[in-house]
Amino acid sequence: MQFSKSTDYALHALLHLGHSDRRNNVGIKELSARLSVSESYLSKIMSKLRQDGIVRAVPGVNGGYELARPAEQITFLDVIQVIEGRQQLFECSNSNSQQHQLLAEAGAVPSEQECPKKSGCLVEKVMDGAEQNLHRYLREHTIQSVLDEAFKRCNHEVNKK
Amino acid sequence: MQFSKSTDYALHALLHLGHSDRRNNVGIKELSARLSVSESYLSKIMSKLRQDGIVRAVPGVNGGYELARPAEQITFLDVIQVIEGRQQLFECSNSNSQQHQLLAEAGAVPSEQECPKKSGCLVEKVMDGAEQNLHRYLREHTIQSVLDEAFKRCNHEVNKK
DNA sequence: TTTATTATGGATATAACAGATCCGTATTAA
DNA sequence: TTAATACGGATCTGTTATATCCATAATAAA
Repeated sequence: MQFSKSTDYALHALLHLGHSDRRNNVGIKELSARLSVSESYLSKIMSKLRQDGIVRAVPGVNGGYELARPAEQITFLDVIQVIEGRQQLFECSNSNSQQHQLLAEAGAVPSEQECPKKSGCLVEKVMDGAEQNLHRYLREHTIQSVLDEAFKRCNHEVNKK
Repeated sequence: MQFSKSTDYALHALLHLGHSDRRNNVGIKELSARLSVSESYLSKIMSKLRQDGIVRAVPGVNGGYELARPAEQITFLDVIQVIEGRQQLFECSNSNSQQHQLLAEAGAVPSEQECPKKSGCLVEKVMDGAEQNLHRYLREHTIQSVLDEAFKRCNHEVNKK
């Protein structure tokens, strides 16, 4: 289980846009050169980001891309969900099958009545917790927060000299 | 980005083993019927779990599988890492390329000196944080903790009647 | 010792997906 | 009008998840 390269490209492209937001409209040529990725492939990714309202695009001469909203309002979760999709991290393939009657027999309940196992798979419940946890973290990190971190590190380096 | 079905099967199989640990050696036949998966496919998964010391296997008549250690010592993380592998959640495909000199030019540092961007990709750093977060959570949940939860829920149900 | 049972591992098949490229079209600025 | 640029469809390739089949080894019971 891994994030795709596309997510990598998307995040780095957005960082570049966030960094050079003074002069608008960074072209696919510049972006792809910066990331060492082909223009055609990166443009697919940028299209997704545009369709989801993360960036704006302008065709034509001097066209290109810019962030559609402030960098502090673009979270890692936003980007990841656009690229990776929004399916949940884990889906029990088996929710209403015998497996989940695990407690209904074999002595789990000593009496003769069944345990109704209501409200779904407990494995899925744990995994959903993991997912919510992950999402909380990813919402706390934005394009801007990475840029800030980079500046901080850079200035620190400069000051040392 | 999603966990595979194999992880699903593995976790449910282990729950079944943990639940019926009184009589040892649950066979692949019983397991696969329980999970609605073919014997051949599930046996591959069980082999992985065995190679990693999660379960023990006995061939021959009345053979089968049992947990190799107490259910409270088998964490979700253990199982997931066996099945999904141990690659990190995110790898920057680009660590020593131009992208990471993002701050070294275009006015980020007004002076003429470069920012050395040392110690790797900041995107990766954020993602590594997410991964550690996730791992912490997955280590806190075990086969036993799910069984406990199931019993709790079941007893609660019984008491209501 | 023989036999039936059960796990193991190799080989293979298939479908889906990631990664990537090419090209024709539409849009815009100069 | 033209050149530059983004857009979207079609396609290709390699890898991986899912799954099955079969021959082999190990074990318990008869």
